[in-house]
Amino acid sequence: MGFLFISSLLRTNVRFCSKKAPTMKYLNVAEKNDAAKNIAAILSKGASTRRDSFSTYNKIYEFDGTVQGQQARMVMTSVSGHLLGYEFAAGFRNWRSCNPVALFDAPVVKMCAEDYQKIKRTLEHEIRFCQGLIIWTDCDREGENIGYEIIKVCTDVKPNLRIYRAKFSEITGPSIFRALNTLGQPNKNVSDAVDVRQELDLRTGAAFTRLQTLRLQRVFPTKLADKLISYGSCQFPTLGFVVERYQAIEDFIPEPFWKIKMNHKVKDITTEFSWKRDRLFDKNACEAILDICKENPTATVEQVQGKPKSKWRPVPLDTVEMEKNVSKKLKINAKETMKIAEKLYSQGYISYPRTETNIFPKELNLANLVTQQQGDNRWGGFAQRVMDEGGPNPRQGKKSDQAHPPIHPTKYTNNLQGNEQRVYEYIVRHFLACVHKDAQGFETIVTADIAGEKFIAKGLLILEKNYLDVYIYEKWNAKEINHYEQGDTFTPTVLELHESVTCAPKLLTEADLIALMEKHGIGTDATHADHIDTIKSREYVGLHENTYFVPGTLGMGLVEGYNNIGLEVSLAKPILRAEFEKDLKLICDGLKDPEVVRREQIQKYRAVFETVVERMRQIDESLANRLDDRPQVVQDEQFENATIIPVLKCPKCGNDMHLKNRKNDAGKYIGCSGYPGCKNAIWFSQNVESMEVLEDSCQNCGPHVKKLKMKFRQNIFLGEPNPNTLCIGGCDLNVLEGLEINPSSVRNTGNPRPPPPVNNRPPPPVNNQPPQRNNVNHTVVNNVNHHNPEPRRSSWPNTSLMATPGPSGMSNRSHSEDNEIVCQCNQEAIQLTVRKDGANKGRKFYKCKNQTCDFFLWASEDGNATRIVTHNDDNELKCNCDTPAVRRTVSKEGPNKGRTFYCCPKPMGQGCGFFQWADEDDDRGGGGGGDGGDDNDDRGLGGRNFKNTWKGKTNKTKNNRTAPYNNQTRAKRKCGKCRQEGHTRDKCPN
DNA sequence: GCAAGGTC
Repeated sequence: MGFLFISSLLRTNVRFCSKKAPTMKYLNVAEKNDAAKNIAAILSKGASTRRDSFSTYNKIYEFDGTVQGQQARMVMTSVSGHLLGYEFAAGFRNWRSCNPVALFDAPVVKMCAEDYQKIKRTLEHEIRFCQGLIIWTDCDREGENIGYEIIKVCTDVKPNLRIYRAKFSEITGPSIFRALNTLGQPNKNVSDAVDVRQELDLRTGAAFTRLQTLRLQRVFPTKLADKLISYGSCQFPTLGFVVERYQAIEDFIPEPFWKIKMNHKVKDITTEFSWKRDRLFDKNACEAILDICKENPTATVEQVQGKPKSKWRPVPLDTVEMEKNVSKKLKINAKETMKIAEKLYSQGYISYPRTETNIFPKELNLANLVTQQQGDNRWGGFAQRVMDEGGPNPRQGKKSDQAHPPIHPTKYTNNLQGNEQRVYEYIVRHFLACVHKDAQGFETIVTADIAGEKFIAKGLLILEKNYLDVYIYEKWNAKEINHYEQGDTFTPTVLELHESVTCAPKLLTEADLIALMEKHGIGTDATHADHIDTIKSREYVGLHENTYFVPGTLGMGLVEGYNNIGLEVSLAKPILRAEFEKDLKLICDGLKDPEVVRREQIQKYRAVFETVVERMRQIDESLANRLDDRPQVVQDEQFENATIIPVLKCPKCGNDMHLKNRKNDAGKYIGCSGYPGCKNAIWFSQNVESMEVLEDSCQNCGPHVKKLKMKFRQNIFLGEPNPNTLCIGGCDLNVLEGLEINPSSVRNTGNPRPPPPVNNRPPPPVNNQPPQRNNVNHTVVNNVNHHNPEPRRSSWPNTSLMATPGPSGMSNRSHSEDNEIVCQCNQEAIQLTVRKDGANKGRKFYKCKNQTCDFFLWASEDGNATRIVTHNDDNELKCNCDTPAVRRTVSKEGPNKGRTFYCCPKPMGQGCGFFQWADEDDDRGGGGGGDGGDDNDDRGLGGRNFKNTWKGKTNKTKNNRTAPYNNQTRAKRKCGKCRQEGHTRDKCPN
């Protein structure tokens, strides 16, 4: 039997009061400005309505479109990369607040940094007017994670959203429309993998950095006192590569070798033959072979092979190739190159510079791009030639990041100077080269024999330089040799022994280093340059002749130290990171549980950390050796002991809230660990003498809410013992009232909800009584948004068998059965099934059987009712004890003063804790039927006003609510002091 | 004062 949940008939009525089918409105969010702009341009083409406006952050594009085969209003905006990031909880941020090893277990919180608050607010604002959300972030791992950040921010404001993921391989018309027509769901596995990576990087980075810095500064005060000695899972292996090469050179022992040199000169041309054996490391053997050759030094031409030879034009340019080539050919380092490329991109001269793609999408109009360059006096002629010789024909690579095209010029300019000009020129020349033709030549290979020994000479004739005419960074040298025919014989001009020695490998250039990073999966195309820059700025490495990387004494000492302390795998090697990367891949593929990987990896790194701490003296010694300094004997570092017991989960952001001391010993408060991103706090008056967080959880509020032992100077809970054992989680309104706690600080009051369920089961009933259900009081079984892919931690599921109270004996439907659905005409509703193709196909819903009202209700998965019907008679409202609720008025000064609410009539501690505002219905429980929103809202953004612009109707809520969670008809703010409108407490004239 | 990853 299905139960009916008391929810918002009033609102349902409002939503469906119009006969006209409501138009869905979707918020579309891309990863960056540019993507939003381009996607909007594609999707809005041909739209009858299009408006652009500015939010506090960036541009918002609005147009009409079609989603899931239905007409829809589209609002497009973007974030700017990650919106949220992990931080340690407040008590662990100070370097001396805890032993670094504690950072492996310290609570971490996901926060929105100050710089991104405006973007977050834009999303929070825009989503209020939408019923759906479409994620258009890049289709890679980070993009999926950023997508979930957007989902979190939006669903925190509006839990019941239709959520879709657009999957596109490039921002071109066909790909974008294909994405819109085949919307899918975001991939939680992929996002989880990124969460695990982020958390691990933070924990390991911070722990090792603090350990190294705090200790080594004291051990080597003269050399390292002011140095930041950082560790990072990418920067250390990068340093490791530099050290490894340096050590290979240091350890190199040259070895002599010998070869037979054979030349043949005719007139001015000398043909150099190379010995097929190349070289021998045995001088006697080499001499013996030479002696045999010299006994009869006539060379016979055995074979003359002639064949066409091409030199391939480059593949389209990706970031790593650009960094390597610009570093090698233009001597501009990767960091500088990326800085310049970003500037050129922001000025519109080149495409997005962070790309792993080296294949041009078919839809890109390359001919246009080539033609743009024709006026240049350096390469314009070549651009003309490309067009004259059949148009652009790009050589295609094999890589695609499924998000960005290869780097190419997007606009012609000859106004650039210095390195900007050089980088632009490189990008243009590379582009023109890769769309032209391979260079053509003719190679001749001559094989000669002297006494059974084979010698080979190669000649090259260049026929067409083609791309080489514009790509000045590569050379292809012709090699002239004499003319030979098979069977010819000749006497070599030179036939002698040539002695040489093997050479040590060269120090790494930046291009070599980037290639190694790419090979071992260290960093991404967008971060290689940063990691290299970091190890330079930490003075771990330096540059020799401005080209070759050499380790500094600090870098060398550190790596040697870590390599010497007997770790199974040194931190300076890429293996640890590579293993981690493998696990991340398994998470993405759904083959490994992210929580297991997280735990295992933390455990692994903690074990390494503990070994390092134990053997830190060996690292001191390695460093002493390289720094040429005497290590000071130091005492163990003293740390404070950060211990934080979470009191409850913050209803605003989902992070833990902890008990803290107010400044100047002025009592206690409970603050959110997400501070400063989240400023939710509960302040206690001076009447609170002491407070202790107990280990006991509140039975009503769930395991996340701990009870408090509070002692009052003057006991405010008369008849209760002092100290009191209380729960401030919201289950007992009298406690909140007595302590002057705003319910919204401790629970989500916009939609009075039960505590989160344990093990996916509904929470225990209040006072351990079974859920109350009278003959007509139906309990919601399900109003969860079926489109939401995952339950969200921070918003409690709407599935419950208790808590949200219902009225007894609803007179207007008292004739109905318990599980009967009644429409607004007070008739039994009929159940139908969605037949139309789309996300809701097959889903059951209820509507008015006579079609005389606009009643609409989704059925739950089991076909029973989902949500419906609310109170319309104050006197009939009962609390969870099945007792008529009492109506009270807020007397406390504050925004809710004068507001009435219903609560359980029983004394504090004995009642069920029932609470409901009298003027508020459920503002968040909307189902998939569509939220009409309020189009009359002038958002005040740059004069933006969509009043009656596209929907052609005005929906006002019937009840003129003043609740803070009512987005549509918010009451004017009043002064907290004098209660007058027009000013705030700070500026109160009274 | 820590990381690496997005992007501006």
